[in-house]
Amino acid sequence: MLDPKLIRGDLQAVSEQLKKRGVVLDVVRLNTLEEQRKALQVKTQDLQNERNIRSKAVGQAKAAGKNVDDILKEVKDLGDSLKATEEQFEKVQAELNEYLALIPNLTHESVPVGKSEEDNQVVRSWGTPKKFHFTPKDHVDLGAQHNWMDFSTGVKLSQARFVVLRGPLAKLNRALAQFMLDMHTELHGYQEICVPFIVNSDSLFGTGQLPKAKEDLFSLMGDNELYLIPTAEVPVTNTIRDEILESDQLPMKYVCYSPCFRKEAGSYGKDTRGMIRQHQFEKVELVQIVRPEDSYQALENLTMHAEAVLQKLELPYRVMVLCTGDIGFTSAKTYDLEVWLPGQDRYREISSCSNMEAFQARRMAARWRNPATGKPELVHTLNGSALAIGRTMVAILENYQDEDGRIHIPKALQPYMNGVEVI
RNA sequence: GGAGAGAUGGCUGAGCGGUUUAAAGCGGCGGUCUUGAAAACCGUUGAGCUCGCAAGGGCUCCGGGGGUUCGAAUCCCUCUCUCUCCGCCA
Repeated sequence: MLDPKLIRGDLQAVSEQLKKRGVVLDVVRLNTLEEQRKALQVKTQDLQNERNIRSKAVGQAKAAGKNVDDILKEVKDLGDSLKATEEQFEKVQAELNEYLALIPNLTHESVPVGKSEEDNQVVRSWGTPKKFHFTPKDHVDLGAQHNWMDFSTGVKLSQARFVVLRGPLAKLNRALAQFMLDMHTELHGYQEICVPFIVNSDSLFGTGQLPKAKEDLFSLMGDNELYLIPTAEVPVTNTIRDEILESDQLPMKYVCYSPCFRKEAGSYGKDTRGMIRQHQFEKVELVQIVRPEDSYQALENLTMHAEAVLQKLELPYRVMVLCTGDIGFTSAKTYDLEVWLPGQDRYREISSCSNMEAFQARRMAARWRNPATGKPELVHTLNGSALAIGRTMVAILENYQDEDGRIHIPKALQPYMNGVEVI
C-alpha cells in the first residue's frame, strides 16, 4: 500500500511514477473520493463530539436530580443524523481503501523503465556455460531414465503440474534444502525459522497477495478463510505484523524452508513440460526486516547470499534487474537470478530478490521505534529465494550430466549425499 | 468432538450503564540525592486517524464483528483465540 498522504499530497507525481509500470490511475475518481472522505470524516467527528458532550450532560443532570426529558429528545435526533453520516463515511472510506489496496508499489529510481521481460537488464554474469561434446538432454529425459522423476504418477495422485520424485532425486531434493539452510545460517547470519504452511487472509493481505492475486492461491474448504502459502515470504514476513519492534531487534534475518503452492492461473500452456512450473514446489527463502535507510544495501547483500548458493554449486548464472514493466506488484526493486539450462539452451529464473520498502509494512502495520524520534515508524521488508529447490535440481541435472545420462553431484553437495559423486 | 472458565495499555490487574479523561502496582524513560551505583523520593510514559500555516483541537480503539441505549470496557448476539477437565490422536 502506498502512503495515503503521498497520494493526497501529490497525486500527479504518483500517477506519473505509476505510468512507468504501465498502470493508469483514475485521478479524477481518487480526487473525488478523497474530497468526499474529508468532508464526511470531519462531519462525522463533529457529530460524535457533539453526542459525547450532550450525553455527558444527561449524566450530570441526572446526578443533580433534574428532569432530563428535553435533553434526551434533542440528543435522539442527533443520533439519527450521526448514524447516517457514519454510514456514508464508512462507505466512501471502504471504496477508497479498496482502490488503494490495488495500487502497486512505486519503483526505485535505479529501476530501468521498460514494458516487458524484454527490457530487463543484465547486471552481471558468473561462470561460463559448459560446452558439451554431445547433445545435452533436458531434465525430463534425464529424470525419466530410472523412473526417478515421474510426472504421470503425479497426475494420477493430483493433477497436471505435480511430480513424484524417487530414489536419488528424492534424496537430492532433501540434500539441497539442507545444504542451502546450512549455508545461510552458518555463513550469512540468518536465523532458521519454521512456520505454518497454511495462513489466513490477513497475512496474505499483509504481504500483498490479497486481494489482487487471489486467483493464484489454493484456498481450503471450511468455515475459516485459509490458504496454502504461495511462498514462505507470507508467514515469515507476517511474524512482525501489528508489532512495534525495538531498534536493537533490527535487522531481522530469517531463512525458511517450505513448500509453496501456486495455481499458476496466468500461465496456461507455459512451461508445461518438466519441473519448471509446478503447483507445488519447495524453496528456501530469505527474509529481512530492516531500518529504512539500510534496505538498499540489504537488497545487495541478500542477492549476493542467493548468488553464493549458485557459486558453491558451480552453476553459471546471470543477475537481471527487472524493468518497471516486469517487476512485481509489491516490489520497489527486484533482481532475478537466472541459471543456465543446457537442456533449454537458455537462462531461466531460479531466484527473485526484492526490496518492498514500506509497501508491505504499511499493509501489516509493522513498525520499529526510531530512537531519533521516539516514534513508531514503518520498517522496510525484503525477501528472496535462495533458492527454489526444484529449479536448482533441474539445473544440476542438466549442467552435470554426462554422455551416459548419469549425473555428477557438485562437490559442495556431496557431503549432503553421503559422499556419493555420481548418480 | 463434549463440558466449563476467560480475553482490559509493555506486563500484572481493578472497573460490570453516566466525574474512566481506563484505578493501582510492576517495568521503561527523565530528574533529585550520591564519587559512582543501589535504595528512596519526584516527574513522565499507548496506538491509529483527522482538522489546522502554526499554536492547538477533535475522533476512534478494553480479542474481531454486529446489536440495545441519549450514553457501552460494562448489557445482548456472533465469531476467533486462550486456559482447565473429559474423549480421540501423530
